[in-house]
Amino acid sequence: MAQAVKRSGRSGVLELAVLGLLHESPMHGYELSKRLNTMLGAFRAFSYGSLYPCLKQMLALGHVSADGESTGSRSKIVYRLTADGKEHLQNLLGEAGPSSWEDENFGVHFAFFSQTDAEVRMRILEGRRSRLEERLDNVKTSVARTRERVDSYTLELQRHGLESVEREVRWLTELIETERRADTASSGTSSVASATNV
Amino acid sequence: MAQAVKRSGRSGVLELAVLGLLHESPMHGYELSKRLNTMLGAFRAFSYGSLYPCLKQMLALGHVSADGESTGSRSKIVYRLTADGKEHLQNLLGEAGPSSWEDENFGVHFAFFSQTDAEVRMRILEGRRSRLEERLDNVKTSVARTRERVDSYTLELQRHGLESVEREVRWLTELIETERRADTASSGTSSVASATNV
DNA sequence: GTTAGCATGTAAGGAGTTACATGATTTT
DNA sequence: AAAATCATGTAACTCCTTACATGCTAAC
Repeated sequence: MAQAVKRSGRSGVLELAVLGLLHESPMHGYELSKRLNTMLGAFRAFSYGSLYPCLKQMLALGHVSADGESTGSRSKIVYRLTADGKEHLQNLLGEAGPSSWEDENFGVHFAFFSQTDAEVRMRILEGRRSRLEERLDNVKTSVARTRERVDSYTLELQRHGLESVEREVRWLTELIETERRADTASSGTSSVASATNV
Repeated sequence: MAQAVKRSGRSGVLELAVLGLLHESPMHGYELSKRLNTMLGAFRAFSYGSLYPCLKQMLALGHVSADGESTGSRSKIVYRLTADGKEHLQNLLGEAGPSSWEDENFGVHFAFFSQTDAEVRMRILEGRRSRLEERLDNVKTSVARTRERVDSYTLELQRHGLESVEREVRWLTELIETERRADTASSGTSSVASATNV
């Protein structure tokens, strides 16, 4: 049935992350990997086993170009965004659907918010918040419905889990308010909301 | 080289989760799924597409037995832990290696702490804490090393990420202290350590 | 001169999801 | 009698990891 487009290689968040980083400046794989893990450190980590094949695929697709930078005889491959790559990045940055606010993807999308349109930012932040609130609701409902007494560890896990999610919701709410204020203050500012220093 | 045991089917945390829940009482798949997602709600969710194949495999391995409960003509399959399954569960609960404190697995191990030996509990809690502290260290180091100024969103993401991890570390530290107190107070008490309210 | 870090890659596989497929039973 | 939810399952696929394989270069 599914006549889905046969996507030949990798995709997912890594692609966005790589394009986003390369948009800031050209880099080679190893450096990309480190910047990535610094940026997302607390949330995710990518291994070379996924990064290099991803670069390879993006090269094949023409989204990046590779220049062999020979300082001495050291084989470094510097990747650079092509025009096609920039276009593709814009498309990815413009996506504000469910996948952009799922656990695995949200962090990466957020990391490139300064390159993202204000409207899209807002939709992603709100999408993520509803997603989390929905989750809170589900868990609370089913916990309430559970007649059987659970042991203290399970309880403690649930408590900590709920608190973590509630904390993220508060964080998102603050961000959303900040965004709204910035939007009303300078009506029409579609670019980065100033405040490079927080 | 690796003459590793060729594990024929699924494994991972789901197996432990299923065995742990079935140890409390026999259940059918659908119910198992709901209990699972109530228990872990905030952390993880498993879909039927992984639960049912897992049950199938466990049946094949003889870790569970299946009784068709026919209330009316409704085809429910009630799964029950076998002696082998109980033994296997004990083995899994006894594992206190790195995999038990990784993000994806820790929650499940913790959820069954009331069925886990006090020593193992302690090793898992401490293992998880070191893991997180190591991560904090890595990120902080590489953030400090980063000369280039990052934009405010990236900064905010890092800040929130670090804070979340630090929060979990504090939580773990409290749990560890509670465990220690319980251990010294009633030497030999392998059961739950009260303190549901933090 | 050896350890640690820089640098690039590949093959095999693990763990789970998505979408599909089906039907019974309860609630509204 | 329609909609929700209970209930079970499979095939194809995705995305990423692990372990392997290799060699250079800087620091101690």
